[in-house]
Amino acid sequence: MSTKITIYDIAREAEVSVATVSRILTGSAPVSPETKQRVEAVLQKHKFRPNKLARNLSYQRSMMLGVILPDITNPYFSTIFAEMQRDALASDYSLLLFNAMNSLELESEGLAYLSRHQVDGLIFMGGRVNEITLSDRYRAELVDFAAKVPTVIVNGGIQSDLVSIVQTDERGGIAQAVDYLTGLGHTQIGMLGGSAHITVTRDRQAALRAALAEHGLTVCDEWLIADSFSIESGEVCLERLLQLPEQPTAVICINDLVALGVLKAARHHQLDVPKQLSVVGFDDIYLTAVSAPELTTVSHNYAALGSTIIDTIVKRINEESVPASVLIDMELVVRDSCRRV
Amino acid sequence: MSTKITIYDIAREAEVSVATVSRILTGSAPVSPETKQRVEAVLQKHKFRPNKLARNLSYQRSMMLGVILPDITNPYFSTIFAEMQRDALASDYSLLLFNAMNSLELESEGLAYLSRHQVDGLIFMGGRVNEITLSDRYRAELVDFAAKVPTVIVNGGIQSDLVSIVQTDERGGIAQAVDYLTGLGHTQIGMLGGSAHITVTRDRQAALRAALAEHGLTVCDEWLIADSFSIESGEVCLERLLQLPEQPTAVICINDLVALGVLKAARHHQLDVPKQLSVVGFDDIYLTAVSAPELTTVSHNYAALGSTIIDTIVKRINEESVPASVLIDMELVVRDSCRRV
DNA sequence: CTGAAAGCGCTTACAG
DNA sequence: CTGAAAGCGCTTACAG
Repeated sequence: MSTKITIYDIAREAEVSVATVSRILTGSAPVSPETKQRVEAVLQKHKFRPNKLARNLSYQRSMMLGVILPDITNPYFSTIFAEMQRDALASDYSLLLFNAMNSLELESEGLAYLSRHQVDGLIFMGGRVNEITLSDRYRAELVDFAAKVPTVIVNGGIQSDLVSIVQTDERGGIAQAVDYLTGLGHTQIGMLGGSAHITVTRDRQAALRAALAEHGLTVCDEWLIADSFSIESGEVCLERLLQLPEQPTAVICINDLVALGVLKAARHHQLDVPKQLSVVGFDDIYLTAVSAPELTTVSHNYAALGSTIIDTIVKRINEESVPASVLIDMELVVRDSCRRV
Repeated sequence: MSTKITIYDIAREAEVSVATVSRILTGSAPVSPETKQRVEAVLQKHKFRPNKLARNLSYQRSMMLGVILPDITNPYFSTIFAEMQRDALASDYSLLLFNAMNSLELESEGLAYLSRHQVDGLIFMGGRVNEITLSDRYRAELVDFAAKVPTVIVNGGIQSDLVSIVQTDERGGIAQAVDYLTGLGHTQIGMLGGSAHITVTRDRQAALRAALAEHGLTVCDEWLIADSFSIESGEVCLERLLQLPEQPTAVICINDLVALGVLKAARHHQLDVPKQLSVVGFDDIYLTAVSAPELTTVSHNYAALGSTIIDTIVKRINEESVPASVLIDMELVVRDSCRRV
């Protein structure tokens, strides 16, 4: 390979010390205009880029933020990742992604991996931080990590003064969906999807109850059908709903994938959405526009979410004070999957 | 923060030299069982993980592979990424992802970014490597990079003996689709989607011609409708197709997103798929099972693709010889979007 | 404003 | 088998 050129080569050629070259590279101290110009010419000539490994070793900072998430093929996570990367780069940080493939065990490997890489901060989404009954080992592992490295949890349920939490205002999002549905005359509203051991399920179901209560309504427990978070799961949930003697006129789904599954199963059963059933999704992944009918859903503000996460972690790294938790507003996006009753 | 513990602390506590600790960590040289045991106890006690920054600086290798791709929210790319990460980790490499947000200009920033990070290899997908008329600057930039760092291009059209190419056998995939459709009695087959300046469009259209020729058929040029690669684009293409005086009985789409858009527009026009039009997708992203009807599509072998990419780049880094290009078979997945005529 | 020197945390010839 | 020392490519007090 081409012989690597270092700051020493630059210094020799520009007839200065490496210290001077370094000062120009970092801008950390004044250098006379003449020598600066001379050195910069050499820098240009060789298209010199300082070795980040060496620089960061010296800084004792890696300038990397670790990201652990359960599934990068899930649009919800990949969209957040893309937003975060944009903002991280703007702050001179790199993102090191570890895709845990929906395995809590692999998350542990991810923590070790990021630890070896000396990440300056950790962003943790999904997986263990959403388990209602989390084993002590898994919990301790994360908290121990957070004791050493500034950590931000996204939409997670782990409480600890060692971590900051950035979350979307799901309660507010559900309330918007309920307001909209009741405005259309619905009084019988269920919630499909999710999993009994995942916090978001519990939280969103509670949010539904609360929102309905605001309208003097109650929810029928049978209409809260949990299973999982996938498209297939949406199909399963609708099947189960259709077994019941009485059915709601509208359902809010735990996420858009489930909603897509519900739409699919509805077609299968010749059940017309929205004529016979109104459906609301959650997340607003970019697929919602494909479905038939197009899905009305509650949208995260992905851009705000991403920038808040990066902002929070960077501040924590710089030991600036940050709130223990930040809430990002959601917004209802009305498309074609609901109608007036 | 907790004071960082280093190899020196371990050495002091175990009463050996840092060299010995290092030898145990790396297994690079024999150490007597007794001292080994003693040191390992200290290592365990502190859960010591060697600082990768320092280690790699010493190795003069970063053990990182850079990945540049146009859009991580696209399931095609995120699925490949996930597969690659699994194999990379197994080979002790880390993946550093740069999401170029569909911008050739940002790809340039990505190259600089990965260069600063001293990646040992580069995996480049989409974007400039698929531009039919690529500006000299963009091309040169990539080739210059490849001259310094082992580079693998995935499904790309750039020719250079400096890079290896790993690609799926798209020609074979299209041929399978055509065989299937002709087997169902179709003789009038079009291709929707893609963009005139992107190589895959040209290549897949050519593959369609060749496959049809095998069956003594020709393609009607009007039925090759390019626009772009998105869901919306699929809608546009079908609209355009429906304007024509004569229409094919089957279409192969440039990718699944386009196919999903075609299905959507077809519903809009009360055009029954597959009764009135058979539709085949390409890529087999995980969404194909959601659509109505479920999409028959040509599938990449993502696992094989991912492992071949990593295998190829690692071999190039180790200066083992690798073929200039490798072809991965595709496979037709039959679902419900086609029917006999 | 500038340079010589030490340090970041590891690894690996070189001796013994 | 083991240790002292140099080196990986930077940055930054410390002097001047």
